[in-house]
Amino acid sequence: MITGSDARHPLSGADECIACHSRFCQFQDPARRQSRTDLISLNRGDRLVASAQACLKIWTIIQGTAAICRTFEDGRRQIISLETIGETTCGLLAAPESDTWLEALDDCVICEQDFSSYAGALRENPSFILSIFRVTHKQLETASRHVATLGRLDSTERVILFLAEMVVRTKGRCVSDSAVTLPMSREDIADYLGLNTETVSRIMSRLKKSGLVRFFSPTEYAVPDFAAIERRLPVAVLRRANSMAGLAQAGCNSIRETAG
Amino acid sequence: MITGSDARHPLSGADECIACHSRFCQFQDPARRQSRTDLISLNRGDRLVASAQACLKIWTIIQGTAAICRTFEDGRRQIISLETIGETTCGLLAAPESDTWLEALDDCVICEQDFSSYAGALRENPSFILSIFRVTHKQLETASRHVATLGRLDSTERVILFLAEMVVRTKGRCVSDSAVTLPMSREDIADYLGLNTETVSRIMSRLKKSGLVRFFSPTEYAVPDFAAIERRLPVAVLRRANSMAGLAQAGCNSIRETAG
DNA sequence: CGTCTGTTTGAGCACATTCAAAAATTGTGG
DNA sequence: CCACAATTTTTGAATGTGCTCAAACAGACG
Repeated sequence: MITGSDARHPLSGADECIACHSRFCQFQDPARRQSRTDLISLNRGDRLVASAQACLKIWTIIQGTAAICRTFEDGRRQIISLETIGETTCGLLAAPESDTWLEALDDCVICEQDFSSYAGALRENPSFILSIFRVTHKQLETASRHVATLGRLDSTERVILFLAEMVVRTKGRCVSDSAVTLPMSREDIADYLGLNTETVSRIMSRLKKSGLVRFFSPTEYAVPDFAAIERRLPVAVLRRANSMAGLAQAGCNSIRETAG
Repeated sequence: MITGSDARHPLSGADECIACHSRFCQFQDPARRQSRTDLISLNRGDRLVASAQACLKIWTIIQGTAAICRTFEDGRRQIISLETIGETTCGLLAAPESDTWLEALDDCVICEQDFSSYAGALRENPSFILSIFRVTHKQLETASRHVATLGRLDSTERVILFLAEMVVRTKGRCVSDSAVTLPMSREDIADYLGLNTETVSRIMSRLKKSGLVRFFSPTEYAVPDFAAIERRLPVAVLRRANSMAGLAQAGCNSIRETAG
């Protein structure tokens, strides 16, 4: 059970969730009872399908790491975004027949809030709509960056960026010496970065030899010198993460701020 | 002047726009006067910066083709999405310091609706928020697909997909014999597809030789057999486009439908 | 201890890029 | 309307990156 009060979470500021007693997953819901709420346990590989019916289901990750996935008809898989503890998503990427789903990359606990029965009333509720707007908007910002990453960074830059972002994501900020645990396989990383498994592995071996990254096991690593990592990238990872957090917290302008 | 009444446009159903007399750019605005509206002419290469201040500016393309662009610090450029006549976007991709902007790929006319002065009131207006939600949601769906395209399709597939989508985009549906005009240079196409100029040109030459695509000039082409094109791709372009249109028109579920 | 799964490493190949130059197109001024 | 300049597109040759196929290695689990 998570009881923290992460003020940067876009949906924070409410009571405890009635299912998981977390403040992470209390979706903006003034009446506090306009949703059916459940806890869902997923094993690695399990999926939640983002169908038209799921559009009004809000999923918040309570434990573990999940991914929004997409496939082509021949089975090629691409991970669109990673969702970790405290992050919120929903069935929004949901053209009826699109091959999109939420997949657990390791064992997950997810809080599902189903607003379907209250759709009519919620359409008239500005703070509810503002909340799903903010979820969607953050996903758009993330997806937009990922487009640029896949379109314009080479394989080494993608892997370095990934490792750097996982440091920032787990620490909240850069702490150079303590270890980060990767919650996903090399294949998942490859599917996220638009590479293949062997390439990811090869690049990580090279980074290890170069000393830029220290690996304790295939899934545990540390970054001795974060600035050195950033010098290898054409983006300032840390600054960008802070601006995202600030954006979620204060709202970058008036429309994004949560009503009272 | 555009006077058509394209029911599939997400913001349709309103009066004529007071600036351009189009029904395309009438953003959901029940009071009808809560925005300052202007027509903006852009020459090829001109930019509208998507800053924090621009978040409440809604841009609808009246003429021409524009792109949402992003750059890295070393100048590498990636086009995130293309916006053509009737499509709506805004400064939403707008972390304060992010290098994101809207750029005219050819000469454009854009209708700008500035809601900044009415932000307070509009936050309480569910149908306004629902409208910006729908704009953002559609952009998310598009960006998500583009991630999969860049991550998992090879260069030939990307170019074929691009040409096929430009057919669908300009026709509304597939009409095999009449010509499509590309509104952008090879470099722009390359920046959109995460390739380089020469590669795009080479692939198009190969497609021309193979007979899959008929080029009348560098910017004019036709697709003699759309089904043959689709057989080269792991996605059904036409079906997907129809589902997008349906999604925008009817709403894929209750929350997406526009309030009366 | 053996099996299964996931990771690493190697060799060879294909694809996309880089650098360079030619060809085609567009725009301008006479 | 033509000639010339500037830009864009196309083509070529060589290089390098990332992929495929294959095998070895490591760790988890029965």
